[in-house]
Amino acid sequence: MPKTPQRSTIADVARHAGVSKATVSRFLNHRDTLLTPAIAKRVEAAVKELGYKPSPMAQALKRGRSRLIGLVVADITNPYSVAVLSGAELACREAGYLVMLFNLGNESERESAGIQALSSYKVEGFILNTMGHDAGAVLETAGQGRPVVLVDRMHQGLDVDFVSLDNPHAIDLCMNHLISAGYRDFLLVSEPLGQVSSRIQRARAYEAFIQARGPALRGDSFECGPADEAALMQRLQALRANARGLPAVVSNNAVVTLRLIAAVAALGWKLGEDIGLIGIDDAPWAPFVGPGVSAVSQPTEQIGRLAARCLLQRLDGLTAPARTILLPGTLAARGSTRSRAAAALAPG
Amino acid sequence: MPKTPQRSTIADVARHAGVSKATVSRFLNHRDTLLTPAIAKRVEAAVKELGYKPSPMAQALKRGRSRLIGLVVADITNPYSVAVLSGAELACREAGYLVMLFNLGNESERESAGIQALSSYKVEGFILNTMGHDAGAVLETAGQGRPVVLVDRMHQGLDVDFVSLDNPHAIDLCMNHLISAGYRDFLLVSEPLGQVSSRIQRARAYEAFIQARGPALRGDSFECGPADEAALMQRLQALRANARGLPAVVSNNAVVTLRLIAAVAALGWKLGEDIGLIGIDDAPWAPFVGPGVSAVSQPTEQIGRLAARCLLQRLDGLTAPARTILLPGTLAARGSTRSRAAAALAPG
DNA sequence: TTGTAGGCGTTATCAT
DNA sequence: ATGATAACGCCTACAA
Repeated sequence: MPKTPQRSTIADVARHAGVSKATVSRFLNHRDTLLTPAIAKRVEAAVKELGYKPSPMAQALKRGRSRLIGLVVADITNPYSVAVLSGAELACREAGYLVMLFNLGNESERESAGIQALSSYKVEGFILNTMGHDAGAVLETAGQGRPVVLVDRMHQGLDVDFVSLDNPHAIDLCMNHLISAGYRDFLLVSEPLGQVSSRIQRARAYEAFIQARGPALRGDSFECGPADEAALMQRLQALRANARGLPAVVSNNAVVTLRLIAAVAALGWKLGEDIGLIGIDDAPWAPFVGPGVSAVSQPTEQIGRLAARCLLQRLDGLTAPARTILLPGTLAARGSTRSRAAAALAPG
Repeated sequence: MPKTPQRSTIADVARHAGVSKATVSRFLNHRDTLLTPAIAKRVEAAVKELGYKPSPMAQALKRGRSRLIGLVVADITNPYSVAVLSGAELACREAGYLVMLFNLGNESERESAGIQALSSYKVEGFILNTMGHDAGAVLETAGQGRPVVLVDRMHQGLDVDFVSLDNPHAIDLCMNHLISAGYRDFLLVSEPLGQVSSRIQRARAYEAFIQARGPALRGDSFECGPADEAALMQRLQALRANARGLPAVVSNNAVVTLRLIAAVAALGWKLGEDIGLIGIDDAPWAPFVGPGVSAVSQPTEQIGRLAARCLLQRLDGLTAPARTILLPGTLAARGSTRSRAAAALAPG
């Protein structure tokens, strides 16, 4: 049984090299400070020989900074969160930071707990994709004035960097596509809007679009929770019954898209034939469900990378006013919105 | 602009309560040690008033333990990893631990870096779902004798707790189902086996099954990397050309299943009609792709929970010999393996 | 029962 | 250019 090989400390290195701890520390941190070459060599050798690695915790304690970035995601189960996470993680890693993850599991009450936990580990900044429960208040107290960047979800009264899909543009992409495919009757299905800014923005953009086109378009909306399958099916039936041609459903995100796909299947309908469907959030399986599910795809990794980059800039001392970075989505038109609506309507 | 409200320290509390730091510390950690009620009250009040929260980093530095669990996942992009992660995270949280995540992004070289990074933050234990590059060696050195539990992937010479799907059973589930649906010609498609024990085990179980049934069955295998679409399509065509009826493909995991679905689509084939398909790993979209994709579903959250539980027991001092926990998968038979093979073969 | 003091592993401020 | 030394926030002998 190998004795637990105690990690060597800076003191060990100092002893081994016959210098003081301070010298070792300087060699490590302030390479610029000129050390006598001979000493430098000795220290370097000792470091290598002992396999010395500084203790991040001790450094954090001393410096008040930890080389840690705190990332709070609303729901790690949502592929969107994961994609953002991996983008952010990569960017942080490249800059020498480690990401500490806190998953809310969609429980907004845990939001402040998450921020506080992360904060207590002295994370140097926060990337937040949260529920909007009370992040603002908590950050005032626990944030310690550390930089914050919001992803996908904005919070009122929190004047910080914000990175997100350009939601109105994404909705326009959906709607213009649907209209040019001949659809005239719509239903927007969202998860319960709550305080979630992205959901709200999409709903607003949708309503604005419908309004702007006058009575030629009919647009309704529905908030669909995880247990609302029955209600959802009823809404879909009503939509189809009252439509003047083939109606289309617009889905607020991938989770809802899947619910819609299930509902349509349960009704025995076929996508693109009995109903149109397009969603925000593309997914790797989308091309293969039915005739292919149309979607507006988000540049998720890029969102994550940019969020991290914003944060890193702040950590580098950038003091510019809060920035808002909106990234365009891209349309992937597939069979679920093929131009049958036009045919069905085919006027004289 | 609110002054950054410095977190209050134990010294602040002591001063506020008019006692020594030691007393505060005792009040916090050793509630059993009898304190004069009057003093206890004063300390309690001070703690509350100042909103004092101990600094986990300082505690970790002093105690050598951090209330942190290190979790290394091979690829956070794989839903399997996420599911395990969320199960483990929940169990850890309930026990008062925070999970620190390290994502390898499928780069096995980063495995040791991950373990070391986590270790330097003094995580109290490791949950590893890694590539099998050199985790063993690294743990000897960096693991500091802290408990480890392996998930899904075993490592030679690492005698620790192991939680996983029962792979042979899962393969038997697949194969028996296929056979009773009339299939006789098979292809197993895996990601490159490498050192990954689960992939290897599944491949072995598959081969064993084929062998055991004698020449009535024909079974081939193929290792398919991310860029092997063309080769994959060729293999599928060869499979179909040489088969005596409808052949079936068995997919090693969800990632491969998606690749197979794409290949089948590119060939213009229909699942369950031109080829059978069943995969290990179920997915929420599986019922809606083509006629539904058959799968053996893993109890992923449970795997994560159990892994965490094993670890927590070890942290509680359990010294039992290394355990192996194998969980059964469950078959979800769908259209992609419907019993057409039998019909096609229909002998006299 | 409570306080004093030392140290966990670093870094930074002084001297030297 | 280098070396003592004092923190960082906390815990724990040991002393009182």
